[in-house]
Amino acid sequence: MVRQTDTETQILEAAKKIFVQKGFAGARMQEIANEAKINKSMLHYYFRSKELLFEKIMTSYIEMTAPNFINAISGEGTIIEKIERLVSTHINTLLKNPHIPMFILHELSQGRKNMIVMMKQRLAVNNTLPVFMNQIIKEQEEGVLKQVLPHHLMLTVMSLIVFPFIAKPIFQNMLEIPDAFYNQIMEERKEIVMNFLKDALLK
Amino acid sequence: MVRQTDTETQILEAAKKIFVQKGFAGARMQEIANEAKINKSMLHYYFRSKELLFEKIMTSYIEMTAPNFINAISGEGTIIEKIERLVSTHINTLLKNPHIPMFILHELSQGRKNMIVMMKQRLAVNNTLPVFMNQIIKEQEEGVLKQVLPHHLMLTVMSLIVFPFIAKPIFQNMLEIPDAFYNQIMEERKEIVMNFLKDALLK
DNA sequence: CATTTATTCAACCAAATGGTTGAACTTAAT
DNA sequence: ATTAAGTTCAACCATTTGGTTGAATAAATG
Repeated sequence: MVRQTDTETQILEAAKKIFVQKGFAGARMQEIANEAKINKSMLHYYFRSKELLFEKIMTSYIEMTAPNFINAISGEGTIIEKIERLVSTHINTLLKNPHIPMFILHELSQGRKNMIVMMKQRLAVNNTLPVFMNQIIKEQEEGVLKQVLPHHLMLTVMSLIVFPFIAKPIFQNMLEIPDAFYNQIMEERKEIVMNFLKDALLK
Repeated sequence: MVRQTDTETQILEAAKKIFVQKGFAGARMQEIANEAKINKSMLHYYFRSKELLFEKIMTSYIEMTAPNFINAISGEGTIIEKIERLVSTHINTLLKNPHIPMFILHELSQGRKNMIVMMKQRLAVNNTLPVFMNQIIKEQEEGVLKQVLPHHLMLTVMSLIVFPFIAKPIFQNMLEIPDAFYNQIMEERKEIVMNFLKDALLK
């Protein structure tokens, strides 16, 4: 009984797809079962309930994303170098999983407190965030960076990285951009965002 | 027979609240009825179906937001002045209706094509968007603005305005910001975003 | 006043949905 | 081979959900 069944991973893959596509409320257990090509009762056999299956998925996404942050903004380097890492690795991750931000943010805005708590814990490793914030303040005092409240800086950086993926359906239609081209724009964006940030942050 | 019933507006208010809070899939007709303090069959009497009621709400939000754009980016003024109007009026609107962006973007990412089409139509008045894009190019050629593809510029501006409202649940928890203070940050943001944008866009 | 029209509701209904059960079948260990 | 544990499924079940009906009441109109 070692093989950690194929079925289990099939279910998880199917559940990811459906949950991410439709959200918790919109997802149907039957649809997940169909997608996984198994019987509906299998879902309950492996994961007891919709809620628990959902949490497994959500958790796996949080655990997939959190290291990106931590690795990017902790360790060696100036703030700008760290932001550079963050922009580049995060956009890369999102290019592979463009629907995750909407999924996570939508569910969090439904008030899933336990998920928010989990995210906080994952990012709390090594005091990563406060250390980063302090480095911002230090570099501002040294005159490297312009004086902006650190949380505004964080908001700005994350906005530029994440929002284009969330707003893809509108932008793509408004600006009449073909599907393939949108990915290319996101690719370009790594550099554009960095140029923008350097102009706006560096003194 | 004139008074365009009180009940009707009560229902619409309730529906707004519940749909915005839970999304289409998560909203329950019974809950809307409770919120409106009327019987469930009233909902169907006035709006036939969940789908139609939902579309009414969605439409009203689109019609509430679109003029913001059009007024801001059309008419007199340089690109920077227009962006200034856009940032200021849009953040003001969102301060009053912080949940609308998540609502609209989530539903659009569920593939509600008719809604996307409607948005496009609303913004198509007077060729607003193409005219604005051309003005960007013109000012770039004149050497006022830095050379960035117009759609990147648009993406950037909208990201900075909208994302902080969408990501509020995470940020507020991550950065441990009390509720009242978050609104203040959004208020500050009008100026901060403009400073960012001027630094990054102007030559 | 009488008749039409609009408004409100309790009681229903059919379909969908999350979840359960129990039997059958595989696989692995004793 | 026998037992135990893991895996699969068809058939069910209770509840929820969007939606309907028909009767009762209120309002307006001729």
